[in-house]
Amino acid sequence: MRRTRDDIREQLLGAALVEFGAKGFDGASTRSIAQRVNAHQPQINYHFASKEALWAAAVDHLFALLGDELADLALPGGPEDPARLASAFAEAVRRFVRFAAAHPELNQIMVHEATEDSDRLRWMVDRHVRPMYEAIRAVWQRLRAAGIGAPIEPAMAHYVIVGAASLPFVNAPEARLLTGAEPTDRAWVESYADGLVATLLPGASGRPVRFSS
Amino acid sequence: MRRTRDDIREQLLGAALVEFGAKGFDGASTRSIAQRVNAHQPQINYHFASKEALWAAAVDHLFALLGDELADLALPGGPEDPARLASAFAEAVRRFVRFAAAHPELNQIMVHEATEDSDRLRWMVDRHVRPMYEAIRAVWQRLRAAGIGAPIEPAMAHYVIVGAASLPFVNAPEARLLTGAEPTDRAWVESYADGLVATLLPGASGRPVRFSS
DNA sequence: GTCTATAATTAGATAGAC
DNA sequence: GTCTATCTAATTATAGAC
Repeated sequence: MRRTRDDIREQLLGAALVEFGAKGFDGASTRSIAQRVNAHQPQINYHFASKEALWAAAVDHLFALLGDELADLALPGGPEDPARLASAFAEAVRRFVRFAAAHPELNQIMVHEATEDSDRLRWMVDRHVRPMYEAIRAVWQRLRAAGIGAPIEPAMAHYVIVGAASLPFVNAPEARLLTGAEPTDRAWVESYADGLVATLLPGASGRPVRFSS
Repeated sequence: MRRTRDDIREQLLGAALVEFGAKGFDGASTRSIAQRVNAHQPQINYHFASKEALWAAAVDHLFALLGDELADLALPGGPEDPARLASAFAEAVRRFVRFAAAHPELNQIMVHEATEDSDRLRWMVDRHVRPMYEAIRAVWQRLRAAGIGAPIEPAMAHYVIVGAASLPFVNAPEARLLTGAEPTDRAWVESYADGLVATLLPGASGRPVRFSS
């Protein structure tokens, strides 16, 4: 039952995601990562050059998964019709929420790294985060102009959206204690996504919003 | 120029906030914390029982500061009149955003700890987070009933509010790289708070919101 | 009270047997 | 390719001099 080269690489990567997400780069130990898949610690340095290279591979893997999830929406150059742009954006937010619930490690790693400036942070921002930020900014600009988006500056919308969309999953262990519910349950995730979309896009049709004063 | 007992305790505490916020509990070292205020590492074990006790003292200190900031609002048992409740809530959100910008360490520590279940997390949730969660839920319930709050479930509002309100400050090093702006600048903070409040309370008067479709 | 010295653990990385 | 053994460095905590 010997594992192939690709098998063990993949297993180590999966274990690394979980450990880095839960404990951060410093808190995670290569020993724990290896033990998680019944491997020995030196195998990490064999299959990956270093702890840092393993971390980078894990981040690349997660962002590739997210990219796959959002690929067919092609938002930045998307539909001119504001209503159609809004529904495409709503769909993107829903998928982002679902992804954050299914793969909390991505946002966990982001939030762990970004509390302090470092080479790792700069690498991650330049390679992965900036494209997402610019895409959100561009789309939000058009949604605002169309009177559909909530009154948030385009340069700030990224943080409202990402912060709100990811926190209950980034901090799922806390959310379980606090709410008594399981935030990764399908119904919980969909309800959360519905609320977020309706809040971000009060001017969108489809989901009527009534305001009494 | 010998420091008094209280002086050095306070300085160690301040240094601990910054280190724990930036690196998390595991990533922070008691040596770095001590060096930051020109003290020696064993002084931490003298003035505090352990690294964990220092961490707990830092968390208590931060939540006390936040409590001071929000004390006079007395939201849960606040005004019956929905419009006045809304403006009190809006003020609470603004203060929370300002606090997150001025003391990012609180939300940094929360988000670092809550990625994994632990005794530290349970202690922090029971002692500090749950009262905040329950207060938000109770107020949000009334704001929803009055048609003022955005369509988010009361049990979920906490995560939308806290996630959105804190992320640009928790991840300020990233936000600097990404936006080119300084997210702790007064104008940036106020603009962010304005956007968040208007988004959360679309039914509130005072700040007219127009919807074109 | 403070500091030096050090104990006891644990980390990531490497060398070499097989 | 894999694993044992080990190296170097860094961690928290403690003991004891002053």
